[in-house]
Amino acid sequence: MSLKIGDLAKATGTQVVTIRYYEKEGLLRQPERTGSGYRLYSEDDVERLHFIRRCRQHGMNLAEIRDLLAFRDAPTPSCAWINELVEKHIANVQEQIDSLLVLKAHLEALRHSCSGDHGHACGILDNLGHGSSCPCCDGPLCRLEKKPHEH
Amino acid sequence: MSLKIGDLAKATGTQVVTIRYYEKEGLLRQPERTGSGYRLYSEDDVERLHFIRRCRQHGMNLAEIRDLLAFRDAPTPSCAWINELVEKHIANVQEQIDSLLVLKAHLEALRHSCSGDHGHACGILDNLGHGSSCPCCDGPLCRLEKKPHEH
DNA sequence: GCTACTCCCTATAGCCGCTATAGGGTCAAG
DNA sequence: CTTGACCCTATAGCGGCTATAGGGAGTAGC
Repeated sequence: MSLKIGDLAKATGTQVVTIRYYEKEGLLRQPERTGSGYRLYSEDDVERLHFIRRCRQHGMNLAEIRDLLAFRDAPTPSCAWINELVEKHIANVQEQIDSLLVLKAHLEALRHSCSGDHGHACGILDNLGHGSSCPCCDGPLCRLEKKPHEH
Repeated sequence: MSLKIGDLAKATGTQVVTIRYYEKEGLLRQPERTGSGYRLYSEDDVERLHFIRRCRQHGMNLAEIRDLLAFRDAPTPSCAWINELVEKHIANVQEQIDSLLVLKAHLEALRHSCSGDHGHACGILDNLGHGSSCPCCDGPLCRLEKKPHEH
């Protein structure tokens, strides 16, 4: 029972173009083809694509997923690095959460600083123009840097 | 007292290339030039760029910032839409936080499912391959969709 | 056989917000 | 007069898709 690309797409909640993109990027192997060039997939491919999508949900990038797939295809004795990968992602996610919480607090402070109808004296614009420049301190901007500066 | 692009960069914590990019995108106006073509900026430009960076910190995209700048340059009587913009961003940030919290819980569940040394039976890979496919329910994938599906 | 429709194919360009690279000009200090 | 830090333009690349153009394949109803 083989599936066409649209069937695979439906089975995994993935867009057809995305499947072709994964193939080009080497995450999905070159599938069989019908005489007229249509791609044909098996249940294995469904599983593989599910795996990929689940990894993407977990915030992994395609390179990391490629590594996981390679391991899945040819397991080596130790997989401690997989634990490390997961740890790294947890830390990463926590950082994003912290950063977003600070941001939210700042946006909420901003929210009520404009009454909606006094033109150029809009409090939001004023705050955006003259507020402290770093949302986590009084120092220069940091949120846009690769790593937040420490203070 | 006019500044060269590097001075403006330092004063605002922005990369030189990013400043030129903002100019190309119409966020910063075309600056004066020296005889030899160097860009020359004023204190107004420092403030304007600070404004832009602060908006970026708040997660606004360049189009939104362009709108805010246009309003700053030529205020109209009502600025209620600015409040709406901020509200929208708060909602957006909250959504991201919620989503990341779910993600983190899933990653933490994953973390201890591999002891690090049993090859192809690695629990993490197993979970990624056969776990429930949606981190917010037992349904099909949703985190990767534009809007989470409801169930 | 013809038409209409849905699906499939390839190739290429665009999205965002930068970042990097190539290849050169300017200017002040030693 | 060379060194080095700065400046200029133009173009391509990043990730992870998404969109568009221009066509072929397969099925159903007439």
